[in-house]
Amino acid sequence: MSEIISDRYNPQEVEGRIYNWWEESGYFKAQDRSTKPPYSIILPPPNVTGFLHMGHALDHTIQDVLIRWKRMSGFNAMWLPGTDHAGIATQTVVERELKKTGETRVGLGREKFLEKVWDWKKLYGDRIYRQMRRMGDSCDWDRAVFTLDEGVSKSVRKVFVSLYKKGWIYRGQRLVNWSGPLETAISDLEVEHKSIKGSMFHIKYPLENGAGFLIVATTRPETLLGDVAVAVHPEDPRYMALIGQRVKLPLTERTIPIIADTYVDKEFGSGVVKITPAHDFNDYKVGKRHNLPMISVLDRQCRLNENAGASYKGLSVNEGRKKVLEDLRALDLLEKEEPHVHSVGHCSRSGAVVEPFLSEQWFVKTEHLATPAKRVVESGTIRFEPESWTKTYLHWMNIIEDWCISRQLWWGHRIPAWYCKDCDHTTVSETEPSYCEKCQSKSLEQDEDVLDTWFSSALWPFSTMGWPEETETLKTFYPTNVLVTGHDIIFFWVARMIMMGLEFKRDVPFRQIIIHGLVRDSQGRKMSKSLNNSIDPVEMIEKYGADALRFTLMALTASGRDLKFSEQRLEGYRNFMNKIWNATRFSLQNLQGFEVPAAGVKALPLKGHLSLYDQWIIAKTGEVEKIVRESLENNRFSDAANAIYHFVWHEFCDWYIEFIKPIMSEGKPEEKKATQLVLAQTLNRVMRLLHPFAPFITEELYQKLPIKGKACITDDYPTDDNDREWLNLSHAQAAFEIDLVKETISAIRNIRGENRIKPGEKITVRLAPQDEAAQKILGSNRTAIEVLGRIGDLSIGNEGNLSKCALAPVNVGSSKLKVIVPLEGLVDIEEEIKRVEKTIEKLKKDVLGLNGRLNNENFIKNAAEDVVEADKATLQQAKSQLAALEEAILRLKS
RNA sequence: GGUCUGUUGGCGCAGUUGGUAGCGCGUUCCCUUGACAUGGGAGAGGUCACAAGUUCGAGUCUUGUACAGACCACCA
Repeated sequence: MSEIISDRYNPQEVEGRIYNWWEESGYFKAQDRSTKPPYSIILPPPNVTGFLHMGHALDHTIQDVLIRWKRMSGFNAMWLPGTDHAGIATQTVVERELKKTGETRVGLGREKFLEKVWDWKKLYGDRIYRQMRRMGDSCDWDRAVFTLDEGVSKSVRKVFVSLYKKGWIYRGQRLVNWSGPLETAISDLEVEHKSIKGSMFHIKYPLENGAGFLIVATTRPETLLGDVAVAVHPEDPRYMALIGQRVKLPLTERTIPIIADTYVDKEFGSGVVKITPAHDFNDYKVGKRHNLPMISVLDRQCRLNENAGASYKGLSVNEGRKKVLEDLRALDLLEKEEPHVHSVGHCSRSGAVVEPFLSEQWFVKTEHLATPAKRVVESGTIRFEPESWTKTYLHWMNIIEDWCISRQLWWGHRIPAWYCKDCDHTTVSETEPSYCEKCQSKSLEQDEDVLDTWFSSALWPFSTMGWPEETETLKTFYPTNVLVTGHDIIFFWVARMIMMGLEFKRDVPFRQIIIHGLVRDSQGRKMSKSLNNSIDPVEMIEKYGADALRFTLMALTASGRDLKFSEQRLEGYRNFMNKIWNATRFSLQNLQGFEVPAAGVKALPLKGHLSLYDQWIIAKTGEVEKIVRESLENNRFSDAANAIYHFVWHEFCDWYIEFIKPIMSEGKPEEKKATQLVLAQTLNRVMRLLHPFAPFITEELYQKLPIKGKACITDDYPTDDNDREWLNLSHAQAAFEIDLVKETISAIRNIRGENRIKPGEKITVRLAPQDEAAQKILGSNRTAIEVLGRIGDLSIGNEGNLSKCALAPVNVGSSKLKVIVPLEGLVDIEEEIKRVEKTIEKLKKDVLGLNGRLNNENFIKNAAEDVVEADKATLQQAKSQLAALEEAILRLKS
C-alpha cells in the first residue's frame, strides 16, 4: 500500500507552513464593519523587548482558544495584539547594556539615551511577536499597537489633561516610595513587604532641662538625624507631665519638642516615638497634624545628605546606621538593642529597600474613579472568573490611595506639563504650548518626568482602538468581551482599566475577566532565573510541537488554579497528537478511492446501511461536542480538552476504529461505503472540534480529508445542536447495544489477561444470552467479538457443559448473558479460581452494602423513589452475578 | 491582625442540585496482533486532612481545628 502520510507527526515540518498560509490568507483579520456579531479580546501587552515565557504561553493559549472557537462559531472575532514600553524594565536593561561599553545614561544625556533605547526596541521589538506566531496565536496583526505609538500617546495626553482639568490629577510634595538604585518614585503596588529579622534599638534622648532622659525605641536609628519631635500618648501617666518640654536630639545640636499624639501606642516599646516626617509614612501624618518641619536626610540615591551633618554625609543607609550606633554607644546613649522582626518594603524591580522619600510628584486622585469601578463589579456588569477574586478586587478598591504616576525616568510618556520660568505657572496641555497660559511668557520648561507605565496600560482597551476618535473599531469592538490575565496584575492593571474605561468611555472595558493561575515547575515552585527552573516554551515547541504545548496547558488549567508543568505531561500530549495523526493515517488508507456522494453528506440514503458502530460513533460525537460546548461556555478549558482527549483516544481509536476494521477489509460494498462516509465525516468533525486547542495538526490533517471545506480555521465549529441532521442518523438504542458488545469483549479479555492466555492464542468461547435482546445483539456483532476477543471458535447459544470453564456474567441494562471460556489444557485452573474469587468478594461487599440500605426503613421512607428503585435493580443484578459465579467456582473445583 | 485558596490512590487533578469514589501520568503482568511501541490488552492501588453537627445517607452542606499557599493591612 502506498504511503499516504508518515507514521509520525512531525510538527516542525507543518507549523511554519500552516501559519504562513493562514496569515497570508487573511484568516486572522476581523472586520470593523460586519454583519457577524463582534467578539473581541485585547492581548495584555507584553514588554516590547521581552521574550515569551510559560506564563504568556498559558495566557495566550486561553485567548487563542477563545478567539478560534468564536471565529469558527460565526463571530467577527478580533484579537488585538500589542506591546508595552515597560518603562523601568526596559530602561534598566538598556542601562545595563550601556555599562558594558563604559557609557552611562546620565553621561549620554536624555536625547542620546532615548535613541539607544529605540535602537534596542528596533532590535528586539519583534521577537515576542515571532514567538507568539510559533505558539499559533491568531492575532489580527495589522492592528498591532505599541504603547509609545503616536495614537496611544495622544490618548495618554488627552486623558492626563482631562483629569488635570477636573482636579483629579494634581502635583505636590509628598512622601512617596523611593527606589535608590533606580532613582525614581514607585507606586505602593511596586513595593514588596518582606519580613526581616532586625533589631529594636532603645536610645536615650536627654531632656533639655537635664532631668534625665526619655528612652525612644526605633528600628531606624540613622533617621534620628531627621527627627523633629518625640511623641507620647496624651494620656500616658508616665509622660503626661513632660508634654511641651524639649529633648536634646543626640548627635546633633538641635532640641526637639515632646508632643502628644494618640497615634502612639502606650503598650509598645517605651511608649515614646521619634517623629521623622520625611522618612516614615506615619510620622509624616503626625508631622502634618502638628505642623512640624520636615527634614530629609537622604539624597536621591538614598545616601545621607548634608542635613545629616558633615560626619554622616555620603554614607549609605546601612553605613549611616552603623556609624550612628557607634557614636551613640560612645556617648552612652544606646540603652539596649534587642532582636526584632518587622516588615520592610523592597523595590519589586531592583530588590533594594524602599525608602519613604519627600519629593514633588504627580498623583491621580482615585476617590471618584473608584466608586463606579466598584459598582460595576458589585452589580455583575463585570464578572470575575473564578468569582472569588471579586472580593479581593473590592477590598482593594475600598482602601485605594491616590496613585503616584510620575517616574523619574526617561523612557516613557513624558508628562505633558510645562512650567513657566517667569511666573512659575504650570501649563498642562495635549500639545506643546508655545507660551505660558497665564503670563504669555515663552520661557517654558517641560516636566522632566515620565508617566508610570501602567498609566498608559490603563487606557489600553480604548487607546488601541483609535480613541479619542469615534472610530468604527471602537463602535464595533468596545467593550471587549473578555480579559484574560494573571491575578498578579488585578490592581496594577485590571482595576485601573475599569476606572479609566468608565471615566472616558462611559462603559466597562470588558464584561468578563478570566484570572488564570501561575505556571509552576513540576514540584510546584515558581519558575525563576535564580532557581534556574524556567522552561522555555519555544524550546518545548521545537521539541514537542506547539499543539502539544497548547494542549498540555489547556488540559492542566483548572479554573484559576496554579498549574504544575512537567515535560512528562507534555510528552503525553505529544503522544496524543501522534495518536490523532495515526488514526487519520489509518482512515486515509481506508478512504482511498472514496468519494463524497453527489447528494452530499447528509442527503445520503444512509439509514439502512449504517452499522451499529457508525450510529454509535455519531452519537458519541454529539455527546463530546455537547461537553466541549458547555465547558467552553463556562471557561472550563481542562474539561473541554479532556473530553476531546477521551473521545478521540478511548472511543474513536480504541473502539470505533477497531470495530470497523473487519468492515473495511471484508464488508459488503454498500456497508463499507456507509462506514467510509461516517469515518470521513467524523474525522472532519473531530478536526474542527479540536482545532482551537491544537490548530496546526488539525489544519494539516483537515486538508487531507475527503470531506472538508476551505480551511479548518474558518469552518463551522461543530456542536451538538448545529448539525442535527447528521447526529440524528444515530438511534438511541445504539449506545446500549454497543455497551453490551463492549462489555462482552472486555469480559473475554479479562479472562484472557488474568489467566495469562497469550495474545496470539485463539480461544474457544461460548456466549449464552439470557434474553432475546442479548441474543440478537450478539448475533449481529459476531465478527467484532471474534476479532477483538481473538476467538477461534465462537458459539452463541446454550451454556453447555460448564466443567473446567471460566465464566463471566455480563449485565447491561436489563439484558444479560454469560461468557464461557473452556480452559482445560489452556491454563492453570487455580489462576481462574483466584480470578473468580476476587470478583465474588467484590460482589459480596456490594450486596452487603445494598442490603443494609434497603433494609433501613428510614431509607425507604425518605429517599427518592428512583434512588430506591435503582438500588433494588443493582442488588438484583449483583445477586444473580454472584449466584452464577458461585456455581462456576464449583464447576472449576470439581 | 484580616481576606482568599487548597488538603481525594505514588504524583498531578475531576467529582456543579448530598445516593456506596473517577481521569491522566507512573507502576505490575502479557504482547513488535497490517494506523500508531509517541502503541495494544489485563491488573494493583484511596477509611476523600482531622473533629463535631445536620441527614435515612456527607468527598459533596454547617461549624471548628491542623497544615500548605497567596494577598492585604500594620508593626516606633
